[in-house]
Amino acid sequence: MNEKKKIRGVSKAEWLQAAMEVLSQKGVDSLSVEGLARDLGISKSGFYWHFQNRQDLLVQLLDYWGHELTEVVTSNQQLLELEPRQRLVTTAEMIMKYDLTRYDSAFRQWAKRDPIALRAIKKVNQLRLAFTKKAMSELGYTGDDLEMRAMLFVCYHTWESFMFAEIPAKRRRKLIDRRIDLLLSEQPGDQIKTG
Amino acid sequence: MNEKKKIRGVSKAEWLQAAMEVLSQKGVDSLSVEGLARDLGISKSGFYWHFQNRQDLLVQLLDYWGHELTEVVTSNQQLLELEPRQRLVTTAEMIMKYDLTRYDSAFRQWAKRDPIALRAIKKVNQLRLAFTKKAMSELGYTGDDLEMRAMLFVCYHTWESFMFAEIPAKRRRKLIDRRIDLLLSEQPGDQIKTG
DNA sequence: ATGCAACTATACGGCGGCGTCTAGTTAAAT
DNA sequence: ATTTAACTAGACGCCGCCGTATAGTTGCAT
Repeated sequence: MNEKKKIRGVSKAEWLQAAMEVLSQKGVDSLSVEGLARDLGISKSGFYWHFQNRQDLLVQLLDYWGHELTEVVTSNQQLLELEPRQRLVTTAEMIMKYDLTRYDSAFRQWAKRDPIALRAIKKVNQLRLAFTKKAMSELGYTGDDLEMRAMLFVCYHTWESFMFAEIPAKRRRKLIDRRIDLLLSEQPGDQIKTG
Repeated sequence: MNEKKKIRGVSKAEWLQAAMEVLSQKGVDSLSVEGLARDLGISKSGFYWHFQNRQDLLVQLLDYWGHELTEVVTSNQQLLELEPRQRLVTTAEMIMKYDLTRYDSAFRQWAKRDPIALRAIKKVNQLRLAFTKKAMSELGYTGDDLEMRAMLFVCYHTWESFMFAEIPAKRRRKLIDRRIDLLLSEQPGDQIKTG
């Protein structure tokens, strides 16, 4: 409540916070140390007290992203206890509600040029795919069919808000159930769905 | 007026070509006039003979993208004559074969900060969605169901190669048919599919 | 042969970001 | 009361990029 506590300086967390904001709104290349300092209304000298350099900041944000915005879902115990179908619906709702993919575009762009970012991206992809495949395999999907459905789910939900930003969240939320129904529908031919 | 007389030096087309290469590999912010000149092995002075400035170049690339890589599909007469299902399969194959989405990531990133790019993106989205919805509506899909399926198709195919670059094209190609089957399957509940 | 279109190199001024350095300030811990 | 941790301002030199300016070069058309 009372923020007189902050008599002294800008903390590391505040630099990270400001950086995340820029990252989600403008992308990596718009993220400059001096720009951040301007946003915070101070000089940049403090930055180098907290971080070795710009890259160091980015790596820390990357860690935060992989951990707080991905594992928080894929390792969420409550979520894992839900029925597979409801689990995927709830995941889709959470992604939307908490805007969990807001850094994806920036980090994936960065990964085009930086192997560190690339490794993190691959890990996140892997976590999301594994999470999705687990739910779907519990419903009986296997092999290529499982793979295809999981890729469709993960890819779509990673990019939806970036891709269709002009479509109101309300409208998009309305389509979630229908989409999961489709993604969990049986194939005409050979698929066996237990349940 | 006549621009086909490329006897000597680096033509406008070569600048555009080099720029497209950088754009698809590294993104907008890595695209510099001096960098391009270095790649071409000449000084940058010729650039300003062909283009007013860097922005001018980007806008021309944007035009090229919307026209050559999107309308070439969405307005392709041969494609439109195919059966709706085959049309979508062929579209997916073309996107993969010609890597038609290789600039998407760069331009969409750029659109975060530039209204000119944003307008172009919206138009491209619109073209792709309309194309997809047309095919799907010919199969009898309507309303929210149509919308949801088209969004899924367009979003997935826009980002697949960027998202799953580590998965070999061969493997991804194998899943196309299966995916279209799913996207064109009936819903358990209320959907009527003609044909 | 001469002019022009289509380029080319080189040089310059300005900007903005990076990372370093010096020299403070202040709250809390001892 | 002194020290220390956690900052802060401001200046510096170094880059890389932008766009402009100046002064060529060369092949084709007349």
